[in-house]
Amino acid sequence: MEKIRPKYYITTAIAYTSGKPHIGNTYEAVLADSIARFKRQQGYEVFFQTGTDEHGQKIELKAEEAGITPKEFVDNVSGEIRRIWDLMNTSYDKFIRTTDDYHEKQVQKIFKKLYDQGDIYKGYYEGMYCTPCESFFTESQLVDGKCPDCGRPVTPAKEEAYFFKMSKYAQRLIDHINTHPEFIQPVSRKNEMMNNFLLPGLQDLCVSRTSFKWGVPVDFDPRHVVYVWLDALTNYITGIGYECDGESTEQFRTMWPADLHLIGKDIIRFHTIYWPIFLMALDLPLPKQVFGHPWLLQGDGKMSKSKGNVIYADDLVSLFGVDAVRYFVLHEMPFENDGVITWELMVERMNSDLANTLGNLVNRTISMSNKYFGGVVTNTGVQEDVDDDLKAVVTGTLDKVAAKMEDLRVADAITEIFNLFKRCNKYIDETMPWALAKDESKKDRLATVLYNLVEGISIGACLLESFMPETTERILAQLNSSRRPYEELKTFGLYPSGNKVTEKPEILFQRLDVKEVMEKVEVIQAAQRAEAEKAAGNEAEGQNGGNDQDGQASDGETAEEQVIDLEPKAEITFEDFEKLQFQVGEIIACEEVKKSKKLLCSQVKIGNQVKQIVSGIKAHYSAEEMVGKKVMVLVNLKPAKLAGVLSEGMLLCAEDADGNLSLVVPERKMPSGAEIC
RNA sequence: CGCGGGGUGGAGCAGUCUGGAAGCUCGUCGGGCUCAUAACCCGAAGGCCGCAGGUUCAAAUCCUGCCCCCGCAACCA
Repeated sequence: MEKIRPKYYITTAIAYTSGKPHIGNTYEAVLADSIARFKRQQGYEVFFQTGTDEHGQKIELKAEEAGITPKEFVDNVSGEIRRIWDLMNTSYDKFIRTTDDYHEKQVQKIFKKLYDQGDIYKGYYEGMYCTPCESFFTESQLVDGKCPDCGRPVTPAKEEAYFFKMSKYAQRLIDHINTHPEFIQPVSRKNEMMNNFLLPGLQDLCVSRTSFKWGVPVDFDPRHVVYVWLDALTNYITGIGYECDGESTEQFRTMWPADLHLIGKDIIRFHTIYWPIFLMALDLPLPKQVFGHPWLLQGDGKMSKSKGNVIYADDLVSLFGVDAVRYFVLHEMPFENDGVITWELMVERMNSDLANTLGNLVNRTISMSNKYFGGVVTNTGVQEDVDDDLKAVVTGTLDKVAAKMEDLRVADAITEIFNLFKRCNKYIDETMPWALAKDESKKDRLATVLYNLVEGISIGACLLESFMPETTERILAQLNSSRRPYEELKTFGLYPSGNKVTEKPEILFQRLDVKEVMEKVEVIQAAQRAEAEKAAGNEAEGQNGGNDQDGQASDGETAEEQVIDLEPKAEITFEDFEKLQFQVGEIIACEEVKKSKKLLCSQVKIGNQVKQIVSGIKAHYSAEEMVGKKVMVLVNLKPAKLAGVLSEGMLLCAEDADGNLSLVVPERKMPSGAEIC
């Protein structure tokens, strides 16, 4: 007599394997996990898919830099991502990789099918081509008929490519979005998509590339590889057994369409426009909902490995434990706006919510049970009016949580559960068990009070399961309680009377001292910096490591004058040195480079010639104060363009640990053009 | 004018779509309590809701202009 359980298919975006995911990427997996777990708890047959997106030019390049094959590269990174997902205790049912053979095969078939039915056609990518920049531009992008980047002449050029007829399905998609207001979440994103892309008219999408190899080859035209998005998006159907030209699996037939695609807000366009249109072309139903979640950003300035301030899940877990990290990312994320994470905020949440409110509640309850009744919890039924509100809060929480989850407001759902725990703490103050304990005649009342607490905590613990599964286990174990079916979480009094709680309550969350934590963070960051420097040393022969500067000096602890030690570079010969031509240059004019935040463009007189040199020093020198300075110039550096402006040399600067710059100038008066040797 | 997000008591945020007494968590201060992880409970202080105009009986909320911050892109020769 098994009732048929409704199905629920949820996916995350598959993570791009260009590098180790930071906490912001990890957040998405945890968020999806909490929703998947909650749906399971509600009785749904859940399928939760995540995975990695492994093709593309960027990966090809990264692999080349690392001196390994693209496959070796992605095997490595994909494994790392999976390890972190596992570390975070995400309960995915399937981890797909776009390099999986069944996936690649289906992508090829899908491409062929769409081509055969005329949705994909061969055409030309046409435009004005700037050879040095290797870029196409449209007529409207050109500046005075020349390359907007370097100002050199461009030539008309054509490149063969496949295109998808987006326009054919655009109206259907517009209708679908209008008749399904829940399709794009949060709703504010819906207008963005409509106004920016759909209503102005959809361009046909170029769905193949010939400029690199690392992708799924178009089987009937192997010079082309399938555009990464067509490849990546289809994972949602290939992962559950879609078969393009035959019988799809049973699983596909029951699970598709997906109930929820959980993605970052940056890729909403791909999921709410291109993906639905691909599906229409394949004659498949559209996913029910796409939720573009906000980002989790770091509070202390821009993330940068060379600064050592990138926050990774495994570092967080080693300091706080898995559930504390899950709690933080789930609870601190606003619904629409970006959230912030810093080590300090993490400690604060850990202490106030987890240690104080929850951990301490469990601890004091168990302690009292042991102290007054040897750990035996009995419902003697001596009720008082104060109990009613406690029970109402406890039994009412499930529906509140469910309502929040229905709207994907996970943070608010967690807040509801913690309100339950707060109510329990208040109940202790209202009933004052320690006072009851002094009066032998109140013993039965005392027993009931403790019973109510244990029961309330049990229910609260069960509600936490989707968000902090380990914590649920630990609390229930200490209370000698067990998981309950979903519906029973609305019923007060199911904790078995006469049960015995643990004798020694274990600390669930240890309060942490911010200073101590920050000391450990220092160590983590130092290791990260060292690694970044090592990596930088490997890839670029002459570059030094810590060159990431931006004005934000986060730690103000630089009272002492610091010295700076650099990783020593390889020894060079005098001949090597002689290759460098340094001269004194006089800056005769200087202006800011428009379109850039950091660049100044100087005309530098060196002897009788004038060179144009662009430097990233706007934050430290104004254009006016540059004029007239005599500076040290590396003259024979190969010219390059920066933000589209040609630069024919380099002004030499000294840089301190905070990225402050100082131009190097001759100590005595020297004529323009004087050699520095 | 490259794209996008944001400026609300000390910190982090909600409220802005659908104008109508400025709210939550943390911190601070005062009090209570002592079962507990210096935890818990109660109370208080603290905000011209970035600036300037406009619409309105009424603006954090709608309109216009400006300033500042952040992310992406570009790029730091």
